[in-house]
Amino acid sequence: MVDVAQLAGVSSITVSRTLLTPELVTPATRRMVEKAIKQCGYIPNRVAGSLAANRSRTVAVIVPTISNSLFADTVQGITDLLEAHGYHVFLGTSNYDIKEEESLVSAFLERRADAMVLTGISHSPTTKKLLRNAGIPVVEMWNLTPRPIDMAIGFSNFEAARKMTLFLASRGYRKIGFLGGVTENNDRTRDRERGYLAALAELGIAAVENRIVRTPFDFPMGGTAIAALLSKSPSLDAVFAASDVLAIGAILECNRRGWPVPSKIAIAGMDDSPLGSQLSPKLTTVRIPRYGIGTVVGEHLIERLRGQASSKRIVDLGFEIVEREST
Amino acid sequence: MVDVAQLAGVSSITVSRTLLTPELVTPATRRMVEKAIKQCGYIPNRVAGSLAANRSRTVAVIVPTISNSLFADTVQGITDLLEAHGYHVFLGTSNYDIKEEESLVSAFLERRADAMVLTGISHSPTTKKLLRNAGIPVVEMWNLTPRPIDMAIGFSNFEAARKMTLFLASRGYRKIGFLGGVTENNDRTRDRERGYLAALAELGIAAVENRIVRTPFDFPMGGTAIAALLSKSPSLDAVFAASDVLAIGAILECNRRGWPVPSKIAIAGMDDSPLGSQLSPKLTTVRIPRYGIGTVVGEHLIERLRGQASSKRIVDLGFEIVEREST
DNA sequence: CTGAAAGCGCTAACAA
DNA sequence: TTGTTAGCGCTTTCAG
Repeated sequence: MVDVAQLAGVSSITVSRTLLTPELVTPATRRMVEKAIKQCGYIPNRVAGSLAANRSRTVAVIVPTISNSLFADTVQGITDLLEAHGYHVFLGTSNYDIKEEESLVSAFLERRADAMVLTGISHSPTTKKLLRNAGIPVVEMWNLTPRPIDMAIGFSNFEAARKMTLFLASRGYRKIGFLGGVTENNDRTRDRERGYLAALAELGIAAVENRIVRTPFDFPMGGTAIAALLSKSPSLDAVFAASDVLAIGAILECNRRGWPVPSKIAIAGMDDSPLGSQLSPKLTTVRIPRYGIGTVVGEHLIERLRGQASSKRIVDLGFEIVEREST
Repeated sequence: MVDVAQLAGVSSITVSRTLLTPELVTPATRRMVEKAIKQCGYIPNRVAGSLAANRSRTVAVIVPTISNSLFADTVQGITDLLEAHGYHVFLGTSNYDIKEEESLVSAFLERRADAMVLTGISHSPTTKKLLRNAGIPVVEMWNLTPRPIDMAIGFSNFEAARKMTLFLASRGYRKIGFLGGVTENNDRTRDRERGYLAALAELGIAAVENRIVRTPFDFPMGGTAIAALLSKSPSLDAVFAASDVLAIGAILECNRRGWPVPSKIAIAGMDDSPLGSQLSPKLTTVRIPRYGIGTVVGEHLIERLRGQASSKRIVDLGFEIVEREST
């Protein structure tokens, strides 16, 4: 920067200003500086800048995994928005492990991320403490809670599952099975199961443990699980899968076995995977703003990082039941 | 750090050493320092460390998009490997635009990433120049080239497409259509199309323009495209799709229309999407080490960042034809 | 094995 | 509008 300044015949702070706040520099000087920058092939050192300004223009995003189009879409939304504002994203994957999440949080705090985005609302006590003390904006996304660390942006997984179960009942289904996920340390999956159970209770239908199967989210498991469910409970008339991955795997398995969907068994999913509308039969599901969660998270973060008090601590982006052919 | 040092009764450099090179500190002093760190709730400032050491322990990864399980799996592989070695990942998405890629490269160079990972081998001249001058390890992944900027790690998209086309011919198909992607600034897609054409030439089959359709990669486009292809060229006996997304969309469309696959039309894909093995009929495809590309990229980077001269500049991870039911 | 001194390359705060 | 001064919080280098 000193070299550039000398070449342009100004002081180094003027170089700094033409880079950060060009509107504070006379157009003429600005042009000289810009010319000098090009001539030197000068690449500013933002780590020095971050140290001096105590601001890294960096946001850390921690998701359980990126090999899952749900979170991938959201991460895309966050990066699209933040990059447009000069921020860059540190990506970390916790592998659904709150201890891994905790060590990522530490690492990103050490790197002085200006803000942090976590997935879900269950975190280790240390994670919460670190984040509350950090004094930076924190977003918990993909679920809601009345007491976020700082902000919560997403939708109610509980309500979404509850509404879908009620929707199935409204279509006449009574023996409704549940294809759930692994609930340990996964509040989204846990709340979806709770929503299903709450709906059954409202409907006066007794919950039956052998109408429930829990399994990791992947296509083959959807197939295995529906076969298991129907062999345990042959009289089931519908199955609500807590994720489209499972629902699609289940439909494909039914197709292979020649079980007609929905006449033998109705199947509904959740997340609105792009594939669901292409299948035969087309999948009934819950639409969720996967990409939109990312952009809204980004917007709120930018607002907060600009020093504006955020309008809301809890942002409910909602969901929508999409009825198609599989129910 | 000074506070921690005072509390432990040592100088601050000793605190630094117990953090970075604990083996150079007597166990007794080390324990005192560690106790003091806990007591203070001290969070080291790695941006100061990066500035002083001229090393950020940060790697930038630029992919066209993360909303695509191919690159998402690779990014997962890279982060898994790098996080295990104390490195963290800056993620950028270029949206298949070499100008966006260029500005991300600049930005990450300003942030002093210790290494850079790009997708593919076509980049702007400025991108190449910046990277060559940067003096950091650079990986171009997902394709091969005899003249990488620094390292190329992936497989030959050309050979993969060529071999699949030859494979289809070996199964007796002669009128082979091609469902390709958008080739502009996308060397992977372009090389897949070149591989298809090269195979036809070897087979002595004339390439026919109306046996080719190019379209963005998504499920619905696969369906649209196969319908278009078969209406333009009703006598086609096979279609090679340059990506499983397209192939799956095509199979689902055939299923909807009641066109039997492969007896009316054979369909082969590429990338080995997890869904391909669940469909009816199961998809013939080219298996590619999506996650493995990421871990190998990570391994080579770590090696280089440790100062070892990397064993190889070009790493061919290969591919494998997987014959299933759709051909 | 531990410490003192110097400085990494910027920007904040204040002054002109 | 531009410049001066003083650090930001570490690690390097060299010394003991």
